[in-house]
Amino acid sequence: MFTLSEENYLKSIFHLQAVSGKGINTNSIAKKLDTKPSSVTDMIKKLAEKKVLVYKKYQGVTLTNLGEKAATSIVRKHRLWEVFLVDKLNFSWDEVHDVAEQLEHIKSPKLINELDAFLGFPKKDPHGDPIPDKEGKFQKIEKQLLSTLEVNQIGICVGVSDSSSEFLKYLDNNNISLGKKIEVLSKESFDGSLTILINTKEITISKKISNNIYIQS
Amino acid sequence: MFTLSEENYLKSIFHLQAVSGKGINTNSIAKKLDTKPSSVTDMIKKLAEKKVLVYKKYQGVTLTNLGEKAATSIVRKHRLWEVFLVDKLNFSWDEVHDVAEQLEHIKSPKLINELDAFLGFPKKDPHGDPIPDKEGKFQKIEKQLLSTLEVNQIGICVGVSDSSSEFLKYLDNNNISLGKKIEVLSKESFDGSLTILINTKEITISKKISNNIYIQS
DNA sequence: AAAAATATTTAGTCTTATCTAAAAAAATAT
DNA sequence: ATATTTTTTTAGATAAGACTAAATATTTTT
Repeated sequence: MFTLSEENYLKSIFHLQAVSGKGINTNSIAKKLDTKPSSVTDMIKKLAEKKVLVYKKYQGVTLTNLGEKAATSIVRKHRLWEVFLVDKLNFSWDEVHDVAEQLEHIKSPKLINELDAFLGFPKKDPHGDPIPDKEGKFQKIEKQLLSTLEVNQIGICVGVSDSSSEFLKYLDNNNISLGKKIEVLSKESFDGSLTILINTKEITISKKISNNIYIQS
Repeated sequence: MFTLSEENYLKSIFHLQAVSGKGINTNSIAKKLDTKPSSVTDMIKKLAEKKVLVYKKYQGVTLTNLGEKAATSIVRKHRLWEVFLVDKLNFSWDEVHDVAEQLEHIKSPKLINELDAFLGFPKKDPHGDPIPDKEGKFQKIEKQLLSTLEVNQIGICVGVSDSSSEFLKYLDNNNISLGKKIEVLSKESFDGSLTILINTKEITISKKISNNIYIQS
């Protein structure tokens, strides 16, 4: 069993690994967890002793199978709770993250499996991310960043890479949500901003925004 | 805001106070929390500084209004989660306690109020205990211990004073549950054991059992 | 390939919540 | 009213997880 702190490290390393594919360095973990590199080194040693990751001085870490399994279980819990909050308790997608961060640490296999059944075995959370099943399996969703689309191309919004309340509220205000069709009308080469067509309306979004929206084309 | 440990102290003191009515001493808190009296003294000082209880050396503690409010909020969360587990997730009444002990510490006013509504504003938890409302108000349920009934008296089971899985399974095995009619057929003066009629069946229960069952007569 | 910059680790400190052992106070018994 | 027992508190130690500051590796630049 893992402490709350250990679970947060596992989850962060898991997410970093999913993006970069390679060994994860101390600094990036520290940034993700809003902590100091020296604290990360301490915890990494502890987790290495518990066999959930492999650590060699100055070379970052990689999760073992055991570590990936543990991390996946936390992600499963997080995303199932998010579905619960939105589907059953009237939360909006920008309100769920902080509460799910707490709920994901509740320890009870029965609880999470019953919750899964109660929700109808959902495959995706409110932000479009896949929910691992009981065995930890989940489909990697085909997706690309909106910022990679060319002018005149069309995509369907299928996810976001930033789940902060601030960003999600911006999307709400601009009527961008999962399943919406987005057409790139023009692209400003100077700053990478896009003018897009959504709901028959034209809006211009910055590169920072288009870098946090996933689409399927 | 309180730490997990502080919340557990508040809850324990609240429960002890509800039974005894008077100032709660160090030893009884230590016993309830399965910790040492010296640890209790430390924590008590901290909680006194936070104004949730009044403490005078060697004289035990009493919760302030602030402390009672905080404790009631934790009890509300605990009991609502128990209802959720039983009503929605197919938990039996002997399985809910440990999970609710974890869930009661989740911090989100919206979560608990929406959960309350989702469950239909229940008034009692699966063990017959009253659920405080948003404002912390709840009816004290009229009840007495089964052990106080005389021969030939009849009562309805309305609660239990021990929520351990072990005790609740014993009740299940003997078909004792909330709402059941219980008639005292005879009482053994030597050890206080009772022979009772329940579901047209006669069974004999020890004093320890009848001391943990609440009835309404 | 040396210098500079960046990343990582070590050493030592702090806080929270716990513990043991010993001291002090209060309650009980003789 | 004194002795004994019980309860409570104090003092000092420990473990987890974080921090700062300094030391050491590694990487990048020139």
